[in-house]
Amino acid sequence: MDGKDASPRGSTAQRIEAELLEDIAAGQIEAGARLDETKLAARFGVSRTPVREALSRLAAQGVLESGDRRGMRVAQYTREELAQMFEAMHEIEALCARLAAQRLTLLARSEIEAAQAECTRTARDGDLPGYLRANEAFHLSLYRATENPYIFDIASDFRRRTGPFRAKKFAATGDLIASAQSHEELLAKIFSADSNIAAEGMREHMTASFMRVLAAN
Amino acid sequence: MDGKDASPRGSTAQRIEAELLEDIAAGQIEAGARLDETKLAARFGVSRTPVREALSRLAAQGVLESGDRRGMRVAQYTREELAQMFEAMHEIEALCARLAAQRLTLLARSEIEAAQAECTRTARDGDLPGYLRANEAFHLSLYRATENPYIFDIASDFRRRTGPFRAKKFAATGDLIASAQSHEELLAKIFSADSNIAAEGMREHMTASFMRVLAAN
DNA sequence: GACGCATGTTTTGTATACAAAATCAATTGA
DNA sequence: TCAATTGATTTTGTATACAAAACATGCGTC
Repeated sequence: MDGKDASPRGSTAQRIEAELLEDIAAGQIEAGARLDETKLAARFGVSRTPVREALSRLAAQGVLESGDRRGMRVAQYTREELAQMFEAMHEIEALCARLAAQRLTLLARSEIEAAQAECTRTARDGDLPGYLRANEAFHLSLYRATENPYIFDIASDFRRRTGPFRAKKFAATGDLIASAQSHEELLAKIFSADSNIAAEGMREHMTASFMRVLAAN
Repeated sequence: MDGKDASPRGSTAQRIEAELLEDIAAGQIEAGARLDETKLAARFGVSRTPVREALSRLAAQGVLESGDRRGMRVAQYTREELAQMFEAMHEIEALCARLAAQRLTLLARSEIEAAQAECTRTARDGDLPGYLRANEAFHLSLYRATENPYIFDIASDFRRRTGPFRAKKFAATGDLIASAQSHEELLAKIFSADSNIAAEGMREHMTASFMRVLAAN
C-alpha cells in the first residue's frame, strides 16, 4: 500500500520515477514544463532507457502527458479541468473521512495525531519543505485509516497529480499555520465518530484548500 | 477522456498496451499469469523495447504487478483484497450513479439507452464477446454522464483492473440475460433523477455483481 | 526418495546505435 | 519588417547487444 510502485526500490527506473514525482509535487518542475529525456539522463548519470521507463510510468499515472513524438510534459489543466479534478478529489477525500470515522483504530488515531503534531511544529518554524512532507504524511495517514488500500491508492494518486498546484498555496508562514489549524478542525470532526460530520468537514477543508489553489494558479 | 492513453495510437507500445489490456479484461490472460517479454516480442513481431514499455505502463496502472527482476504478472488478489477492491469500486460507481442522476443530459441518456439496447440484443443472441463489449460501453456511458473526466478515469481504471474476475461471471447465456435485466432496474433508478435512489440502486447492482464474481473465482 | 549444490539456460535491466520525426534558426522574398 | 521555406540540429521511438540476476535441471549424497 504505502509507497506502492513509486517508492525507491531496486531498479534505477523506479528511483528516477520517485525523484521526479517529488520534484513535481514540490513545484520544482511546474505544470506544463517539458521533460527532456536526454537532459534527464545526463542529470541522473544514466542512459535514456531507465529515464524513458520512469517517464512512461508517470504518464500512465496521469502525472505527465505524452505528446506523440513530442516528448513529455507535466500535466497541465484549464481552470475547468482543475475544478473537475478537485471535485473528484473532494468526493474521494470525503469518502476517506467517512470511512476513517467509521473504522478508526487506536493505532490509526495515534499516527494521525503524530503527523499533525509534525505539521504544527514545521508550520511554526516556517519550514516549508518540512511542512510539505508533514502535510503529506498527515493526509496519507487519513487515507490509511480507511483500511482499504485501493481507496488509499486513489486518494494518494490524486495528491500526486495535484501536487504542483497545491504547492503554490504556501507562499508565507501564515499559510502554513492556517493550513495546520484547518487540520485541527477537520480532525475534531473525524474523531467525533460521526461519519457524515467527518465527510462534510473534509469537503469544507477541501473547498477552502481549493479556493487557495485557484488563487495561487 | 475516452480511450485515454491506452487507446491504439501512434506508437507501437501503445498498441501493444491496449491489446494486452483487452486480453486481460476478457480473461484470455488470467490473474496471476506471468508475462514473458521475449515471448510477447515474438507474438507482436517487434523488439522487446515497446513490449517493455507497454508492460511498464500497465504495471503503473495496477493491472500488472512487477516482481523486481522477476518479470510481470497479472495482478492477483486474495478474497480479502478482492472484497476491498470491489468495495472501492462500489463507492466509485455509487458516486457515478449519484452524479449521473443529477446531471443527466438528453444526449447522455440516449447514449446509455443505445448501449443498453445493444446489451439486450447480444445477451439474447448468446454472443459473449459482443456482450462484453456492449456491457463495457454501457458502463462507460454511465461514467461519462457524470460530466467529470477524472471520475470517469477512476471508474474505468477499476473496470480494467477487475476485468479478469468479472469475465468469469458470464458462464451461460442465462448470465448475460440476467445481467442485462439488472441494467434495466438500475437505469430505472438513475432516470428517476433522485440521486440517492440512483446511488443505492448502483450499490445493489454492484453487490449482486460482486457475489457472482466471488462465486466464479 | 528427498534435499542441496552446481551448472547451464533464460529472462530482465540498462547501454548504445540508428532512423525518423520534430523543432529551431537563418535566409530570402514580398 | 514580416512571413515562409529550407536546412541543420536535436529529440524521440525502436532495435540490438551485453551483463547480471533468476530459474530450472541434473547429479550426488544422505
